[in-house]
Amino acid sequence: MAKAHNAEEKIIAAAKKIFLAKGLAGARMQDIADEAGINKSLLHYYFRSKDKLFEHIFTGIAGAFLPRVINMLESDKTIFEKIEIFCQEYISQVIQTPYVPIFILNEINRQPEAFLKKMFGDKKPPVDTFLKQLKKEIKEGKIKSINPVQLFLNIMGLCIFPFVARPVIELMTGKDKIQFNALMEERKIEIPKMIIASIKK
Amino acid sequence: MAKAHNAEEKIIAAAKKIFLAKGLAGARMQDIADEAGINKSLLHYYFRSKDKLFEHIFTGIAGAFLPRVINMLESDKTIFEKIEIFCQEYISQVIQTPYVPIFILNEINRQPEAFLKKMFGDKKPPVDTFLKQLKKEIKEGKIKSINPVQLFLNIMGLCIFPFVARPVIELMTGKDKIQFNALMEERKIEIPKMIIASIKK
DNA sequence: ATCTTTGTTAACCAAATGGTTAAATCGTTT
DNA sequence: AAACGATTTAACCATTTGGTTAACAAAGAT
Repeated sequence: MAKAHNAEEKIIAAAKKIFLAKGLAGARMQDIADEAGINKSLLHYYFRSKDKLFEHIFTGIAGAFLPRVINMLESDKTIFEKIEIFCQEYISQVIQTPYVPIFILNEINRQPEAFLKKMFGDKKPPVDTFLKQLKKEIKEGKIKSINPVQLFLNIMGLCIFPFVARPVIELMTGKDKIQFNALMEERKIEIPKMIIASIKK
Repeated sequence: MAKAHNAEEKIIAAAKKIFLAKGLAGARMQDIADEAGINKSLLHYYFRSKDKLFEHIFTGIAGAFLPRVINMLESDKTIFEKIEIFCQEYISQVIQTPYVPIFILNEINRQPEAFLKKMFGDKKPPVDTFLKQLKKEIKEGKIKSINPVQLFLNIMGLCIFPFVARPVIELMTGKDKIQFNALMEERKIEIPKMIIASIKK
């Protein structure tokens, strides 16, 4: 968020803003150049094409999310702790970058395979530790038998959805940005509670 | 889904398909004409511009969802029944039109005010009955005190999210369309269970 | 049969758009 | 200060794109 000074940084900041707001197809190279306050040719000087520029921006945005999540999943915390920390970390992050989720979801829908390759290379996402942990606790009777995919969908859905629906939520409830964020702060606590209650035995 | 015969129907079916797949900015009038097997000029003959055509398609898609939801909310069922029925109806619907949610969410993010106007005209969405019902049951001590907005976000998030993330879910879990739908069938039961458990006293 | 309205198409157009080129400017090295 | 590489810009280009026009065909109406 620091102000950009050299051209490349200015371009990246501008492209991020425009791509997040309008998506790949909706963004115009001229918009990005204007936003950056530089000549359109300079875009092509630093990044050869619109696709390359988008690629760069996307990688930056998507890459910022992953490491924290993965570290968390692979840590030696309990399942319950992991769920709590995940929701808190994730929502904290997204409050500061509320346009990111819909941006990512669009890319997921546009090019699912390419998306996965960009995110994880060729290896599977590193959820093995978490899955084993789940199975173990189920066997030990600590938590209910649950399909991990369903659990994953529940956590992600509860965390992400409000942000992709945010504009109407704000309009429908008459709540402004600050109040919306307060709602999300509540959710940092309530979502883990709800999830854990649903799997605890 | 019935095969279109006259030109207008063919156009609408084609436009629906292309807009759902590529969004407003990503769709090309030529794509739609090709998909419909007609000349591009005919698009402009029946619908004057791309925006008008999109508007028409969007209204059709969004409008198909609302009435069922509203009828349900305003019915004389109990809160618990309403939640159960809503999730079942909604997921059943979306299984058959899996691209609709991301399509709608994009429009929400593109033009929030216009979206609301299209959906509800100038009046507020008719959730009064449901809200009163909620307050009453809270007062009577039947359910926990809960912010209705949070409840709404929980229900919608759990129902909708899997569909907007569907492509990666299918890839990551190696599940095909059929298996994905089976997962969603499970959710018709599990989501209401979870929601109700979270508010029941 | 012919006139008229409606539906359909090919050809065309202007603006927008991603991208290129060549000249100019700036900073650094010699 | 001359030379050189890196950066920046204005002008340009080719293609794409939404949209128009005018001719043409189909189908009723008289």
